[in-house]
Amino acid sequence: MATQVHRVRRTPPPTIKTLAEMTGYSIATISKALRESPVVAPATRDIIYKAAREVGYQANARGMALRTGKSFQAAVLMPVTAARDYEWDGVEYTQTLSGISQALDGTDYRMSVHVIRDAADGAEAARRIVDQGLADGLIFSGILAEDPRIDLLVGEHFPFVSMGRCRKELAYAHVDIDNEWAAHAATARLIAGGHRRIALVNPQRRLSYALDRIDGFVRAYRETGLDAPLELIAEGDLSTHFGRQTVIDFLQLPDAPTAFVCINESTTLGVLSGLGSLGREVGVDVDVIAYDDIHVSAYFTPPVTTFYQPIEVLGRTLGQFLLRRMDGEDPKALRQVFRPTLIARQSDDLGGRLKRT
Amino acid sequence: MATQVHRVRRTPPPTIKTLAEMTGYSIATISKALRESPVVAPATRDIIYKAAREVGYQANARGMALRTGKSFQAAVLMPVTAARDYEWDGVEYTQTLSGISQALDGTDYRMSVHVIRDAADGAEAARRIVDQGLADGLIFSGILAEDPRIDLLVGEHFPFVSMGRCRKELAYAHVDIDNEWAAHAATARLIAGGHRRIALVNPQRRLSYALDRIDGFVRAYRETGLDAPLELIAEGDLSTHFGRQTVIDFLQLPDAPTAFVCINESTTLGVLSGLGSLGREVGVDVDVIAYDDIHVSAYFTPPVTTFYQPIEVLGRTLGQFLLRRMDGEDPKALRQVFRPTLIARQSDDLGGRLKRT
DNA sequence: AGTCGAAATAAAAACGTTTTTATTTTTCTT
DNA sequence: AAGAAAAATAAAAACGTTTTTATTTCGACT
Repeated sequence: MATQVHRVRRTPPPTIKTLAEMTGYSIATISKALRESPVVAPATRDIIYKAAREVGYQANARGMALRTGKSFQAAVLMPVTAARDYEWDGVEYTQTLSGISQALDGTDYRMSVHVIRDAADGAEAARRIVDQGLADGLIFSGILAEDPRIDLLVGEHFPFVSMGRCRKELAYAHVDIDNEWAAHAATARLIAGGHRRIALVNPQRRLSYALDRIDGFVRAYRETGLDAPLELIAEGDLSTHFGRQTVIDFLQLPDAPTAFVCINESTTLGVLSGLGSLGREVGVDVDVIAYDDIHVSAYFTPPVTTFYQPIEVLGRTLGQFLLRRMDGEDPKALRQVFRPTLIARQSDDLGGRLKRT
Repeated sequence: MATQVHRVRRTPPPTIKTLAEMTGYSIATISKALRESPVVAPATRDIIYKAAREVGYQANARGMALRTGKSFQAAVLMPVTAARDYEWDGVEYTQTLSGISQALDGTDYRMSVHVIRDAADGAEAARRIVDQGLADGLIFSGILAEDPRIDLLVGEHFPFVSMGRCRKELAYAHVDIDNEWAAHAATARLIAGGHRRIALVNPQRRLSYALDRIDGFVRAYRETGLDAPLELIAEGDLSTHFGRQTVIDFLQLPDAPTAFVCINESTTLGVLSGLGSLGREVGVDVDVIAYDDIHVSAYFTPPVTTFYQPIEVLGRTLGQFLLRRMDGEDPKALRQVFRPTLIARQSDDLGGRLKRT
């Protein structure tokens, strides 16, 4: 039933053996020359390089892989929430992948993407990657407060970089956004604008950065001598649906919020959709401050104030750190926490309509 | 400067040699038994399987790869437009990747993602993947009317599945959306609603499906005995910015369009943003029909009528086809064109305000 | 009982590297 | 100029498979 595909191989690709025959040197010398080993004489190195260029020699990755035990793969765990079918979610990951790939460009490493559906799935994937040596390094996000993957990989001394920090004191390479700072800044800004009832649209509490954001939220209130309205912290997946539902739920409370701080662009869109369906207007009835990963917020109607952090830059840093980590560098040196920049597109005091208390 | 990472390998993972020693059979027999070769006696096969389970044997991918010349990688070319920094674009690709990965799940194949910035980049990547044997199969999208990648891969007999069709008559596996049909349906619907000046927000004409959509657009007009307003076909990248700019440009024309047919969700958002900034209202001043890949349109304010095609399903089909193609199946058997389903969220006749001609 | 053929298994080679160990060549020292 | 040390290169082994070829075992048939 299946006709055989037979590739027409014009001529077998050159190997170090080819180069050995061409130059008269042994394959050992060829190998060392190409690896720039200092033991081989510069003159012969040049001869060998010339021969290699001549026939267009490309080291066979499979041969290298078998001998060295390396896979030359940088694995990335890409979360895809199955919560709701085909939700607009996790879309910023293409930017992350693009950034990582940029960092890997020109190296021997390729990027392999492992799709994971939930945290357990992620832990299992990490386990498999380590055990089967599927990759030489790993990048992942969606860090839990107590993330088993970090424990595993630190224990195994497996090179990795996490996008986000867990709540344990461990030495591991990571890149993160300063969520505590940003949540604090957003909340403080709204409080200064006169808001007292501010809702925080937050991810599930087991996610480490959910806690960071709650910390910032609470700190902003505390600094003004107020108690944070913990009942206005909504927890859920990061979907558009969740953002919308949160607005609909919260706005029918007796003491409804007058402002929303959103976790990402996906939920922001949901929040705006919810407001629209209730006939409320941003900047008039309610203020919204959002996170901006991929610059979509600029196109919302009306544009909302955001904390902007191009996620591709995070991706690039992740990739760079992973390369350095795989090269044996101390993870303690590989940490970076980004502070997003505020893009004010609204006054955030309901256009002055709020009576200051 | 770089401290060495030394992994603590508890015990080297079992190989077929381990199993040979355990069972007393030769490694050749072990290999054949595990490959389910009929030459090995069923009794010994069972013994070997039991031993393999006992020590948790996992075939070493690198050994297999070297011997067989296969890489066990399915490569995917992921386009990331560099046109505008950090645009919200190509976001539906996570869904595509998710679908492909689902299809690959449980097979020996892993998914490696190659980020490409433009068409030339893509051709180069394909070349490299074939020449260096970086993967055993390839999936890519953004098909050009005359796509060099398809020519290359067909010529090399390299297994691949394209998301989209080129305009050449070639035997190759592909998955596509029926863009001609959908553009026709959208246009016809608007014409039936009374619209005469309809704008088509389209990708660049060298993209194969741009032509398909123009074909459908023109056919819808022709069927009503009208000439299609070719000057209302906007060509550009698929960015949000492009959608916005198109609206702003077109609406100041003397004979401005009263409806927009959009190419994807990204441009749709731009179109809505442009309308909003001009103070025009969807369903009142202008009608919009869009494509819906990832269900974000449902959250636009107001919701717009869309042609919905869950892109994850396309991805899954791509993956399945690639597996079958790598297994040697005839590409002619591996073709599928999806017709998206209409989700009517607007009346598309400006709420009856259009005077029928 | 001896031979043949089939079935089962074993041995060996190969895939393309890198690395360790061995050998040859060159340079230096006296 | 002989010998030792250093430099350069070669040989061989190894990584874990699969596949081709060789060998053994065993039942069946004359």
